[in-house]
Amino acid sequence: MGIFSKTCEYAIRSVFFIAHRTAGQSGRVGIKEIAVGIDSPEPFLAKILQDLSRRGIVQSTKGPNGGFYLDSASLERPLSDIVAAVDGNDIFYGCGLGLKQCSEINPCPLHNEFKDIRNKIHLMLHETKIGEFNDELMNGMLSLKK
Amino acid sequence: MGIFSKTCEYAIRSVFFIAHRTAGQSGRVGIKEIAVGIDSPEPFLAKILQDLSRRGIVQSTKGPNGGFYLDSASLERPLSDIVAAVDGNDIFYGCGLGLKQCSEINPCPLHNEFKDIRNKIHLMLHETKIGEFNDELMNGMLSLKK
DNA sequence: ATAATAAAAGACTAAAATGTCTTTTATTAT
DNA sequence: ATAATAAAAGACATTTTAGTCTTTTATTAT
Repeated sequence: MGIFSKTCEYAIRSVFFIAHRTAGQSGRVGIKEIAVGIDSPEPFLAKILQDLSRRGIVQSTKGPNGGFYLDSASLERPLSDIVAAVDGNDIFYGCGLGLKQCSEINPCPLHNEFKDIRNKIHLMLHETKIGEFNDELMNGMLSLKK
Repeated sequence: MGIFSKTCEYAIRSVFFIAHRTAGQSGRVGIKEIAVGIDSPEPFLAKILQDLSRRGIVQSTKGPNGGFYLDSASLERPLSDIVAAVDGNDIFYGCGLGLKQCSEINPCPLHNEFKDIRNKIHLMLHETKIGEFNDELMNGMLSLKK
């Protein structure tokens, strides 16, 4: 188990893929090409992208020349929007030891330590924009494949 | 899903509990009392503690007056030993996007960002010792309950 | 209008994580 | 030695996550 669920890992990788494949050109990219591009099971990814599409994180159109794309607003969104949509906010606000009542006035032993780490994760995901890696992905300096 | 698995959350909380309940007094504490003390399902916790016992992270004896305890060496061990035993090393070394081949020479888009976060988690868990919170747990300043 | 295309939707299966129950084994006090 | 105690072991059950398959709906080109 990593920091994110498998679903969330696929979600982030696919959104990065769609971003760099469609940025500027106002084109679309199909589920098959995305699945190959990020080494993911196609039907599972389809479900994930349907969900992201419903939530407005990615855009899509059906039919010939259809596929997934990102409008300019979506390219500016922070990664934390994807994580929150897929895995929820626990990673940003939840107690590291799973205690519902953990808080400043009723802290678990690792409360402050985890607060620090969660804040760093939140900050990082909030500062990173979906479209930020397009250039490096386009020229092959970054990888989205297993 | 938090940073750790449920199993790992219970493991850490139970070890903290055993630590502060048995430190010094050379006593033992039974599974029932531990389960109540950390709000966990008793049979599930039993399995977890059997595993930690096999691995030498906690000590135990059977029979009357038996139970779980920690020797002085165990009290000095870092929390990272528990996490590594239960959840493995992925949280310390794995790629945030789930890519097996992700590395310095073949990085994912978030490689450096995650390296930073993983290092902080590792450092925190390595610097924190199992027996470190005994006093505060004993006088009720810290909580292990939901 | 029609046929082809591609995502949407939803039912289904598989695997892993979480949780429960029963039996066995080791220890201790009598 | 025996009975009582408490963890160890292992078989089960449930829930959640991950993954698959089939049918429907929307779009486009002809």
